[in-house]
Amino acid sequence: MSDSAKPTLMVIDGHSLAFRAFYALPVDSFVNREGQHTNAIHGFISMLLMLLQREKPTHLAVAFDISRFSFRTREYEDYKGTRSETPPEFKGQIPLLQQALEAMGITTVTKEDYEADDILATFARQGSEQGYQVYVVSGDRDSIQLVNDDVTLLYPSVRGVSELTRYDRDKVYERYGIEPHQYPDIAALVGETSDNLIGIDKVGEKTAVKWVTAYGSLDGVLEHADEIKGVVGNNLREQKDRAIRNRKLNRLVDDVELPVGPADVALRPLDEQAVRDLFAKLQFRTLLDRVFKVAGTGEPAEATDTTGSVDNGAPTPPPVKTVIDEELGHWLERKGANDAENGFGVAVEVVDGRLSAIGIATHDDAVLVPGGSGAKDYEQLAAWFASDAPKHFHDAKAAIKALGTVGITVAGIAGDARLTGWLAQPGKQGQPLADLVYQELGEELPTADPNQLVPETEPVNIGVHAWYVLRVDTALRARVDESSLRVLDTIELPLVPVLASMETIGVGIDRPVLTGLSHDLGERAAELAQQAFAEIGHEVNLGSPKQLQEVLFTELAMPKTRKTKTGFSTDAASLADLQEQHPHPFLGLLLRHRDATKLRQIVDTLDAAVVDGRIHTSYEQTGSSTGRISSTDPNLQNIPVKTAVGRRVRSAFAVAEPYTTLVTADYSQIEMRIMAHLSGDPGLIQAFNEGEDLHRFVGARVFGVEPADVSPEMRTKVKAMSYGLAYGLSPFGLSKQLRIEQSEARTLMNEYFARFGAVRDYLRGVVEQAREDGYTETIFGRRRPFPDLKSPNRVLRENAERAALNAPIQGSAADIMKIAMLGVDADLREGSLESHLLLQVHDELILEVAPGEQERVEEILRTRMGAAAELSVPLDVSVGVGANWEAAAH
DNA sequence: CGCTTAACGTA
DNA sequence: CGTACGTTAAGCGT
Repeated sequence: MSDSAKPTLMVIDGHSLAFRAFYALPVDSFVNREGQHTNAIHGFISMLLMLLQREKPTHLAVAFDISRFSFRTREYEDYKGTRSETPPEFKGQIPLLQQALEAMGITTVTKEDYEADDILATFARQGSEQGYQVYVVSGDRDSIQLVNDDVTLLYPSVRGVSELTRYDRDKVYERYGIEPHQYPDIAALVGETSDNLIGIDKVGEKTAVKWVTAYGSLDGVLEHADEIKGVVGNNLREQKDRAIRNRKLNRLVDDVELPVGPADVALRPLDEQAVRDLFAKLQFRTLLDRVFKVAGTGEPAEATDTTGSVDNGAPTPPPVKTVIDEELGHWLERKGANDAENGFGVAVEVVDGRLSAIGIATHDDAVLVPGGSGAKDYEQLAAWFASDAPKHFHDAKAAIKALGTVGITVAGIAGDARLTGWLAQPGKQGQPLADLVYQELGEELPTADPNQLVPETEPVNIGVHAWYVLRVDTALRARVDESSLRVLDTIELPLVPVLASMETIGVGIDRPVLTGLSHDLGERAAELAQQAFAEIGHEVNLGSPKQLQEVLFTELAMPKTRKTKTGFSTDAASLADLQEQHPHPFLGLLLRHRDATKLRQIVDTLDAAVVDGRIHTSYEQTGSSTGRISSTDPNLQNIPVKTAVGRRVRSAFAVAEPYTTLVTADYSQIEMRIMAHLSGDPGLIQAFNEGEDLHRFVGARVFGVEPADVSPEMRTKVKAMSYGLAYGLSPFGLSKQLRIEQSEARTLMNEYFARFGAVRDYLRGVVEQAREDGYTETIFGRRRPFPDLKSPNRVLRENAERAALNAPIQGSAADIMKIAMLGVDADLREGSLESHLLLQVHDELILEVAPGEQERVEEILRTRMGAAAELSVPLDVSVGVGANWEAAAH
């Protein structure tokens, strides 16, 4: 390449890139001990190092805006007027970033009354004229106009700052179908929302490109405006002033008078002490090493290796050897003695549902075992997977299932980075490996993404991933607190194979039941729709809240309901309210139609998910912040149960040959029992120990009557309150739910707390403790952080308070159920029973029972579920048996 | 086609 | 102004 002799000038839009970094990285993970947020700084520097590495600039400058105001805001006062307030966490990061750049010997440039983009434009022109190869790095689309044969734009992709799209002339043409200098003409016609520049109505990118291509430029388009037909032509003639204004504003100024030019910004040696001091203050450990390695000498770093992986100061992945079974045996033997303590990283590659390769790594070595296209010899591999050799995964459940397809069973699950990451930060659910690598190691996980800066990368070797998995899980385990680690090792990791097996087995489905139900519901819905249309005299899409609002509030002039973002609510509660205030047959029909269509939708979704007569849901072990498991594809944890028709859906979940029955086992009132235990309230404990109907017992106390005299109304009220308590229910909420006066709700709550004072004390204490500690903890030590308890924002704070109140209760219940599942599964296996777990619905287990095993299974369930935790109240388990889920209910 | 919103199913 | 989830259709912008 002839360009290789040219010096390379890189100019970066500091503000826009820092802002991208801010949104790409978790705010809460980057806070130094002074409480200063640092995620934007970290992300920016990380990206900068990557750019230094990959593009090897000889000259580098970073431009910043001085303020929101520039000559453009004087020209048009609403310029960028749609920009919302800078997030408070972002504030203060820019000055620190500038200090960091200064310490690193990198020139920062600002200019009063101009934007950073104008500085970039000026540098680009000067650089181009003075014989530099120029890279412009900016998140502002207007920079596209700067591209020419000497100037390339690197534009952050939507996926984050680590991936940059390289716009040269060809790429601009490929993307927009125009020359770079024509871009502002397009933008002027279309408008730019982020700058609050409104374009011509009904003109999008396609139309604008067509016009500009036809007439050469915006001026050309305007000259020929009369020739353009249709509504858009009219719009153009009427609104051409907008386009003219936009064009004036989006023209970048390329002759700003600056104190420095390209020649003045050659890379300089960094100020080692200043970097150390500042990075210490920012608490950037891993970045420090990378900075010294990449920028330390002031020289561009060495050439990268041919695999496309990047040496950015981080450890380089070991070369990966491809081995077949026998060689693998030797390799494992060699590693076994040395690395049993540190463990192995394992990654599996699945293509089109088939196992295509397995990567295994130690901290300094890695191998790849090709997946079999035919029958392969997996002897050594299978023996190793079945052994106790400690293995670390990222998503072990997926690996176990994939390996299971070729007959390999997995033991020695010593870690799962996805789970470790979740226990460390339960609010971040199921983080991808790349995110964890970036977050914990400050490195980029090499991927084969075609949008990568280096285009023609080889597919990334799965052995490399295994190496990252081991490193990242090791780092995570070292960082996470002991309490969470114990939950991980004693509950979560052992649960992985149990869930894998439940998913693989799936639950049997009686399809004719579903088909019949779908048919009935379809007919019912159609009838109801017709009747509803007759009431209002025309057809309407009953599934469209927007169209319903038109009917209800305009045509039928009903009183307005609760506000939503887009208008007024038409949900079931609102419709019920309307029915009272303003009765109309349409309302009832609409509600019944909703019920029918909703149910049909559920039935059809289930039907579509049936494979060979069974549904295999996926359990998301990291799917909640409290410790619960969630279910997806399809969600089997929200199958209807409350209505009679709904329960017919449950009857489709049926036992299949050769099994004889389904058995369900559920905890009764587990959350209330946990509350009794945690609060130590004598009244509540007594209620459970006497084995009486809880709500009757509580109702008697609250209303001051004999248990026998508690009326159904009283019981309903007390029941609603008991359940609501654990959610942070307010008198307002209670009054709304029970449709009673707020004053009555208040009295009810006061009476309740007067009788069960320890409950109130406990709930208050939980929040207080969480505010002090920064987190809540379940009975088994599962933690959940609550930074918002200290937020000055009332809404945020009160939301956090309610969630904190609930977390130990819901979380402890989740722990107990998981422990019970482990016990049940272990007993079934140990007793060599054929019966197996199928489903878990938070406080309920559903199993499929093999012939002759009924009694033993029931015994195991009662024992293991009842003994999952030692509380100050008994854990009551009820068991039901039947041919299907509905029949097995109790 | 992808994203957001309203609505609604479960514990 | 009750916690924790997942899925759907509509509506909108691309």
